[in-house]
Amino acid sequence: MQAGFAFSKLADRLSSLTDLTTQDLDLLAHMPSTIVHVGAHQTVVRHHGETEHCCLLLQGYLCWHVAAGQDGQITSIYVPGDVPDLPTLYHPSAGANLVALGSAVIALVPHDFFRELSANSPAMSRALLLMMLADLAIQRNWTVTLGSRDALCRVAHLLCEIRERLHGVGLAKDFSFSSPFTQSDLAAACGISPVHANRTIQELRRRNLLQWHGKTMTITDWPGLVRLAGFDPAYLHTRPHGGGARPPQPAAVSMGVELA
Amino acid sequence: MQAGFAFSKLADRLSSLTDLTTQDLDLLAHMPSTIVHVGAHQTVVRHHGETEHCCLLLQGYLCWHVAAGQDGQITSIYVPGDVPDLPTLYHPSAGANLVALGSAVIALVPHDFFRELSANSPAMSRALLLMMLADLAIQRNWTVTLGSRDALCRVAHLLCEIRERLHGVGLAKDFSFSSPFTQSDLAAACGISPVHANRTIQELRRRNLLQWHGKTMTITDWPGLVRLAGFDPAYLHTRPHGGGARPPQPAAVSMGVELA
DNA sequence: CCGCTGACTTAGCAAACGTTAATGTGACAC
DNA sequence: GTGTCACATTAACGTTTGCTAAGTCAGCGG
Repeated sequence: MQAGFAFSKLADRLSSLTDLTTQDLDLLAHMPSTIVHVGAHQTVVRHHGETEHCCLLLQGYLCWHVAAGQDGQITSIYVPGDVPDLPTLYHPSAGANLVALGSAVIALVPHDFFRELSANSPAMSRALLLMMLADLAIQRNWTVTLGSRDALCRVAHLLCEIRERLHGVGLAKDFSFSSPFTQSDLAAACGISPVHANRTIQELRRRNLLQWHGKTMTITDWPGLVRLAGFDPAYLHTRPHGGGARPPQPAAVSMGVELA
Repeated sequence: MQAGFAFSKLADRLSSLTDLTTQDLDLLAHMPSTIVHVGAHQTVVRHHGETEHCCLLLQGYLCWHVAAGQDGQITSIYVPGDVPDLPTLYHPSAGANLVALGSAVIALVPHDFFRELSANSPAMSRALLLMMLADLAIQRNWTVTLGSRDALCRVAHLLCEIRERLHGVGLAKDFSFSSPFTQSDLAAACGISPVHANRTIQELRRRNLLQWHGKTMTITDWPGLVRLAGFDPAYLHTRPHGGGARPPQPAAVSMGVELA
């Protein structure tokens, strides 16, 4: 975990949402952060107790987990570059636990850094807002999925979303990516029972849509999975900007239509 | 629809989220708006085509409606004082249609007004942000409901939420409120079939939890409905501040911890 | 080598829910 | 009145999914 790693993860993610000048991105260079390694199913942030930090996810997956129903419900899943608890800057209570899916690495960043960041740069302020709005759009989409699709489509759609979001930050280059989830995790995210999640995954395998060995998942028929899921990546709000592996743009001068 | 009505609906809603000075609220007095009456199930904003206005809901209900599954899916419901498409200020595509549930009255407010508002008042900027974050929190809660509760609890929970949000803006004083929804509307919001929605509502009536005659719903056993639904209003982010009918606070000096 | 543990797998049964279709009911126009 | 329309209601039947329980398998520490 070399120095500056946390900085670049966030820079990539914010750049995927809106145009940022190198001047804006340089503001991230001074980001104070504490690196923390988290074990599988370990809770990072409890919904009680306020904190003075946000969690920037560097590696692995995090999720919001609510104790409800039989096995609880996962309401959101996050990939590297995301800051799941950004809203705690403005409103203290999260209403859920932030839990690691598989082992993960996070950077704790003081609230004050983000406050100063958005005070000093309208563009960065806008980018942070867009990150929260992307979260809202994703959450809306989960509502559609849970409300109107059956188990097979739900799981397929979730996997499409994860692959696409990973791709947006330069991971999952081909259709293979780290998948430390348990079947029960998938079940909790899709609102089905663990047993039925098992049936569903087997059906996806039977249709030759994916392979899942150990902690690596490979989507072997992306168009097929997309079709089955009815997946349309537009809601993710990532710009057409292509592969996520591109270096932060050179010295592109943004026209700076800043808002708030 | 007397003059200033639109202004006061928005002022009440924003005041329910955070402390605002009369100076801040006065900025709303100049709000330009076009009043529009909308018929039942009429579409207000299509997810294509960008607009230069936001919709402030003055009377009735609006919802985001996505064409998915058999009868589509409703992803959010809005009550008077809400501005459902506030995010279009920052991101053009809505990804769904904004549809009226029953007849409604809205005020079209130019984007530029909100832009100037948040530029001129950090407190108002924060209030608008909090309104979007409240939306996010509600959306998370819908995810929990759709993912982990059965039909009876889903409908009960939705009704609890609507009553509580109405109460927060001074409507539904006792437990009686306008309910122009069709059973199919409720079904589309709860992710169940219209037929099953009917069965569910009858069960709620049978348990003496509510009455629903014509376009008026009366919750006859609020504690019972809350218990059945597992409803905890904390996620709504409305302050303990009591009834919504209170006049805008006198000249309270906010400590102004403004952020962005 | 053994036992333990967590995760995955499989089967059988029951409950919740969807689908279809027919019927009922009230508002409204003519 | 009578037709029409949208909505509510009811019934019968089929499917999806949840639940329980048992069995398998790989890793891991003794």
